Parts: sequence; C-alpha cells; structure tokens
Amino acid sequence: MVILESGLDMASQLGLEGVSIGALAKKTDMSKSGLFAHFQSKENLQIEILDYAARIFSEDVIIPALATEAGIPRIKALVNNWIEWSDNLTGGCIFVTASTDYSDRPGKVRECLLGQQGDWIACLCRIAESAIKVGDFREGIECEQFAFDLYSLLLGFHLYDKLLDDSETKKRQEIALERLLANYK
Amino acid sequence: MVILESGLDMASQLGLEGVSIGALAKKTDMSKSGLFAHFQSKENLQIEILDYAARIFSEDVIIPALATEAGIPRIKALVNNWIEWSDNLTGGCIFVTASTDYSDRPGKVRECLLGQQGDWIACLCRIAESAIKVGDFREGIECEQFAFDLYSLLLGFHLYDKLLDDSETKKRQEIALERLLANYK
DNA sequence: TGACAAAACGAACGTTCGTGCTATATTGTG
DNA sequence: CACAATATAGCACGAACGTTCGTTTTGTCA
Repeated sequence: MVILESGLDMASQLGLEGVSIGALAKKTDMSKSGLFAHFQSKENLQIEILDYAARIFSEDVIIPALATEAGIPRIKALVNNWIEWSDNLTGGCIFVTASTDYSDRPGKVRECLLGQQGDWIACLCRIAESAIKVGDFREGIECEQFAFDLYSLLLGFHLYDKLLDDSETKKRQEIALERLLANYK
Repeated sequence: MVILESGLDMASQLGLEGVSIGALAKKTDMSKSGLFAHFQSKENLQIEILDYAARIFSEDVIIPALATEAGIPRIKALVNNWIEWSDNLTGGCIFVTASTDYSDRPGKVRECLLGQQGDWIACLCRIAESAIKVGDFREGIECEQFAFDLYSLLLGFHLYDKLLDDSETKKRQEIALERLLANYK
C-alpha cells in the first residue's frame, strides 16, 4: 500500500503523532477525505503504519537472519540487517521512535507497540538459544539478559548514528558487539 | 521558573513538539498570551525547557557523581543518579525523548540538543579518564568507546523501564554494568 | 500619591487539526 | 451492458494550533 509506505516514512521523521492526515494526503496526491476513508480514525492509521512496518521489518531483518546459519553468524546478520533497516528509514527505526514517544501515552497504539516489542525481544531470545545449541554461546547463559544487552547496543548505535554524526559509530558498534559475544562464549 | 518546570514535565510525556502553549498555559493557570510573552516563539520555549532540564540534570546527576570518589564508585553513582532522574520525569528522560524526536528535524532545537548530547558524552569520557587515573580502569582503554557502551546501557534500561514494565529490568542493568566495568578493568 | 515599567490579560487572527456527510468516479461481477 | 461495490473527492464542522494586538492589572520608586 502506497499510503502506508509514505506514512511509514513520515512517521520515521516526525513520529507517529506527527503524521497528519492532511500532510499525508498531500504527499500521496489524495484528498484528505479520500485518504481518511481508508482508515476510520487517526489511531487506526497509526496502528496500520506500525503493522506495515512490522511486516517489512520481518521480511527485511528477521527472516534473512533466520536463513543464516545459527549462532554468531546469525546474530551478526541480524545486527547488520537491523542497521540497514534503520538506515533506510529517513528518521531512523520507527519502533525506536515510537517506543520513546509512547512510553507514557496510553491507548491502542501503545498496546500495539508493546506487543511488537515483546515479539522482538522474544526473537532475540530465540536467537540466543539457537546460539547455545550450536555451541557459540555457553550453556546456562540468560537469554533474556542477552536480549537486553543486544537491544541496548542497537539503541546506542541508533542514537549516535542518527543524532550525532560520529564517523566512528560503526566501529564503536562492532567493538561492543564483539565484546558482547565474547562474554557469552 | 514554574512555567519551565511544568513544561519539562509535559515535554517528558508528550515530547518537546507536543508541548502546546495553550495546554501549558492551562496547566500553569495563565493565559496563553501571558505565557507566550515570556518566550517569543514556541521554538524559544522548547529551547528554554531543554536548558532548564540541563540545569537540573547537572545539579541532580552530574555534580553529585563528581562529588563521589573517582573510578567505579563515581560511575555507579552517575548511573544511579541518571536512573533516578529519568524515574522522576513522568515520561522518562527528556534528552532521550528529544534525541529520537529531533534526529531528523532540523532547526535550533536540534542544534541545542546536539550540543547538550556532546557535553554529556564528553562528561562520560572524563569520568572514564578519572577511572584510569585511580586504577579502576586499565591504561590504554578508549574512553569514547566506554561512553558509547555506557550510554547504550542507559538507553536500553530506559526503554525497558518505561515501555515494558519488566520487573527484572533493574537487575538486567546491574548485570550489564558489572560486566561492562569488568571489561575495562 | 502619582508616574512608569513589567507582567498578565482577553480577544481575535489565519491555519491546520481530525472527523463527518454527501456526491461522483472507478472498478469488478453477473 | 447493467449494477453493485469500492474508492475518491468536495465541503463543512468545531476545536486547537502559534501568534499578534491593545488593554488592564500589578509592582516599584520618586
């Protein structure tokens, strides 16, 4: 859907709350009312944008990573796919943006986001588990802790990369990842 | 200033862009025009909120940490002060919120934020340097890398703590911090 | 007490917001 | 070719937005 694609781009720049029906209609060469008819409220539009983003995210980030051999290669693929995903969005990863925006804004959008973030963290856990299975991680590690560590790393990269334009950011991320992996080995 | 205090709270919940003159006036029992006269534009209001936040942040987070003995104790104090600071704000740390909001929104607000984040990272670097001096960190470590690592950790904690309400978040943060410190020892 | 500056006020500006209602195209199916 | 379904458009609404204006209140100092 071309509307959702434009909406996703706009949301990544201005946040989900910053997506206005009028502006999105102008961007997609539609009338406000014509666009509005597709969704029945702004809240629905926001949720559909999130769902659309999750679909793309799954296709571009998660599935290719799962197609890579389990263990450290899969983790590195996931990280690189994630970085590419967030690079492709003008204003950065929409889940990061929305997570900070809706940390204290109750409603359906927040609940949708909460579910998505839960899925994402669960995905990180499963990837850690498969790393144990192939022997890249030692037995007995806490997969939830690894998910926290890895997600933190991505968040740090995201802030450095999007706000500051530190030329060393990629290197910082790689060093941090190597050390993280070594700690779980 | 009571206006800025209210504005800071509102900005932490709704983001700096979500602070509206009318709503802030209502919250502070003032007229829109009376409040507006203090700042001459919304942009100025946003910047003054950020500067006010930086003042409080310095008083509550940085200065007390610098009063703690250098090295690991100082780092732990900084982290704990930071967590308390972000807990005291309804919607979380305003610098985190604003950093994601303004990652792709040019203007004076972004530039102000950029300077503040630069100062913050420089502060983290200095604290790492002092940890080397007292022998808590080994010689030759990259302080900029440590700043990246520690800030990432705080960002991870922030997301987990504000969005998800994982009861184990504090423990996750402590484990990650201990491992981080061990890696630089 | 009177003069003067600072601060707060209410009202209105033009614009945009999200959301309805109604009518006209466009499309797909029999 | 007709008809139903869907999609888009036009128009209007009340509310809120940031901003400007001229006026009134408040506080300070001579």
